[in-house]
Amino acid sequence: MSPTPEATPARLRAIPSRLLARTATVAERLVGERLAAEGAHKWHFAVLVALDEAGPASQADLSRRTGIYRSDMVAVLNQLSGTGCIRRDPDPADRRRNVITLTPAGQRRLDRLDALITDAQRELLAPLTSEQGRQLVSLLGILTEHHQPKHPGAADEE
Amino acid sequence: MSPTPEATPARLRAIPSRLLARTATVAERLVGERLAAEGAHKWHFAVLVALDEAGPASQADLSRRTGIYRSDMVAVLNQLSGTGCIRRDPDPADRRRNVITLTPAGQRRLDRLDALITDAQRELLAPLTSEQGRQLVSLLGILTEHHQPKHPGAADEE
DNA sequence: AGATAAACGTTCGTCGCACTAACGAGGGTA
DNA sequence: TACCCTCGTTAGTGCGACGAACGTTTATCT
Repeated sequence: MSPTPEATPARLRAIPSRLLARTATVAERLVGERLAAEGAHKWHFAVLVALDEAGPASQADLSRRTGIYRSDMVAVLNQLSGTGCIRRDPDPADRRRNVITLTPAGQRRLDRLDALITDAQRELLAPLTSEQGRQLVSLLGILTEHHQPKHPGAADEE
Repeated sequence: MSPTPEATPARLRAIPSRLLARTATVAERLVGERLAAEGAHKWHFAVLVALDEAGPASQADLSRRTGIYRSDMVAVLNQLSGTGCIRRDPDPADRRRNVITLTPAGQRRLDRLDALITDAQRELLAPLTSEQGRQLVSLLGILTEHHQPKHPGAADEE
């Protein structure tokens, strides 16, 4: 008869890790679609923001600031440099490093991507009040700050 | 000098989709590690819960209830059946279907996995008060409910 | 000084999850 | 009958997170 609407079990619906996984998937799709429509990528935005906020940096710096792996950073910078958004010069003070610098074109690109991402966040948080949205960001901020990748040698009580 | 602790830019730290992605990654690692230590998997638990809560079901039912794709469901059920946690019998009423039934061994397995997962959630939400934990679950619940995979033919306003 | 360890940029590869495509077998309905 | 949908199954794609290793350069230790 009523074929049971096949609802997700309550016990599953209440599991934080599960909710996080599903919500994160939705969020990545919302952001990814918008950025892909302009040939852009999550990671491009992160790098541009890091450069805009803290000035020129080495690739390793950018990697640590954005959380993008060094290995993946290479391709990102290749693309950003290919479109003239950044310059990549060898560091005269340390010849292992490259100095990555934001160009005016990169600044404009950043503004554009920022608009897209902001719009995606709006759609993501649409069912929440702005107060709830702030709460969510605050709670997630606490979690990410607490569960940071631990450096070897860092104090690790417990 | 102070080489700048290489903090993540504030503009990045406030982006919901980014926070979700990072937190979800941490959460999946916490859960995954514990389950892997017992040769188990996220999906095993979800299936067992669905069977325990709503009784025997077809594979397609389980797929819809748990959000696991039919394609991935096959392997999961193979493993669960291999360890005697479920039985998989052809449905006499509809010979396309298999009827999946939870066995007593599956019930015990469920209890064990439930303990592991509960423990992982505790560690995940450790930095939050229990009230904050409930808030987080509630907010994520709203989001996942709102952004459901849309069925073809379903009303899709805006 | 020389030896050793570390950090940098880079290439390549792995693992897991979400997801699609296609197919044969069966079932519902005109 | 013909048509279309569902079911279980196999295979494969795309992407994000992550690790290994290498040559080069710099920092550290004795």
